[in-house]
Amino acid sequence: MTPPVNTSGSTKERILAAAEVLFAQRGFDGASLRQLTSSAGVNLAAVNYHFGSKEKLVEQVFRRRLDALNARRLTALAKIAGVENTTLEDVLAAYIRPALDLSHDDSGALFMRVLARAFAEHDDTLRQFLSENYGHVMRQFTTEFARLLPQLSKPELYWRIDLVTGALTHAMSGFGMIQRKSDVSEHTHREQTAQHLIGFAVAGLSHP
Amino acid sequence: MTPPVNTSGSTKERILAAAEVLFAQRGFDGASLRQLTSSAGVNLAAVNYHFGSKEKLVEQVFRRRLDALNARRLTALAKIAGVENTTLEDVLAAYIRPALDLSHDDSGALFMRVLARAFAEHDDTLRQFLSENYGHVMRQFTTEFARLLPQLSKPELYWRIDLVTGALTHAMSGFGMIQRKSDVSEHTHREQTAQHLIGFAVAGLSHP
DNA sequence: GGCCAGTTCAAACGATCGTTTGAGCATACG
DNA sequence: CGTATGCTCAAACGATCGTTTGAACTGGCC
Repeated sequence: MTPPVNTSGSTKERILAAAEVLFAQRGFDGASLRQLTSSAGVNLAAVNYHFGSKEKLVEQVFRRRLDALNARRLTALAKIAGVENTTLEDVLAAYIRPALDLSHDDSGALFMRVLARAFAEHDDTLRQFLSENYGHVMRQFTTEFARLLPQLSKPELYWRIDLVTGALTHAMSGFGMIQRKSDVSEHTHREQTAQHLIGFAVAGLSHP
Repeated sequence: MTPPVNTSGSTKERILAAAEVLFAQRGFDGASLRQLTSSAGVNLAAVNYHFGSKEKLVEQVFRRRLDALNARRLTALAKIAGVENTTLEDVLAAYIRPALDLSHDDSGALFMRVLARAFAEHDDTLRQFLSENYGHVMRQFTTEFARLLPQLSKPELYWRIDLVTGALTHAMSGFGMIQRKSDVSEHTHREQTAQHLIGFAVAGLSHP
């Protein structure tokens, strides 16, 4: 009967965990601080005390996941960038697999939906934040794509990367009709997703 | 100094037009009825009088555009479905071009963003409405894709269509970094978008 | 004119939002 | 012990939300 309450970790951590869940479920505006603090088992005023405002809480939710995600992406890319026998599949795997690994635990999977939602909401403040803090990641990957696809003009390459981004966002956020069957393990499903994504993206990027 | 006011058409039409703009700009929750009625130049109570509630207004905004869009998609598909020498490009064109034509006028382009936002918001009510009213359209296209791609298993085909959908939604809603240059006409830009989308989708759907 | 259905209007309603307040509690340090 | 610091709490603040109300206005019809 009592609302679900998370009782582990510090107040700040409980708020961040509950925020990730509720933002994914109801959006940034849709999730109220009263729902959030109630599900986190903390006082209403705790958000403003620890984070200053709801908007700064949103920023922290993003920062916590994206820092780890993009660090792993860049690490994976650094191992293969510029190497002679690197393939398109390798670069795409460096981009996709950290995101799918992140979605291994439940709250990480929810975060991918938060991220996709942020894209969809066209919030200029948030887009600027993403561009400022993580734009260099996309730029490094684009450079590597350009090296492996020298036959494509710059506009052509940008177009194709843009379309791949759409497919990735769509698949990773669980938008589509494809849902994990109950007889397929989470790990298997993730591996299938990665392979479909990479095969699809390679074809879309490199077609004549 | 006065807020922008639309003074043409009936009250209902003014509300629908203003709603499409504001929903695209600020989302369904973000756009308030006071902003909406003010920008439409009608009284605040007019929405509840003519539509019953804000939620029913949202439904009408969708219905008005989607009925026309999907009718044109099915008309285009009927001309080529089952025909022997029909290509994948033809089917994709029947799906994509009506959407791009719709986005010819400004409010139509805004509607594509409304649609993409609805997808992203994971609103179950809205998704059920879309599935109930327009699911048959996607089903007919899927049948035709299956005929033209007999080498693909059903799960494989569904995966690829899902990824194509993601790319289409992304491109048509203007999410991405690709923006129309000022020295490119609207018509030219739309044609380029269609060609990039179709080429990309053909490669993604039919790769070995 | 008198009446009536359709529409518009200003004003208010109750609910919910993010944020602030000030008292109360715990722990650590002199 | 006294007190300072970090944190939590219930309560309230003002603003804004979707919706409802009842009167005022509109045109056509007898």
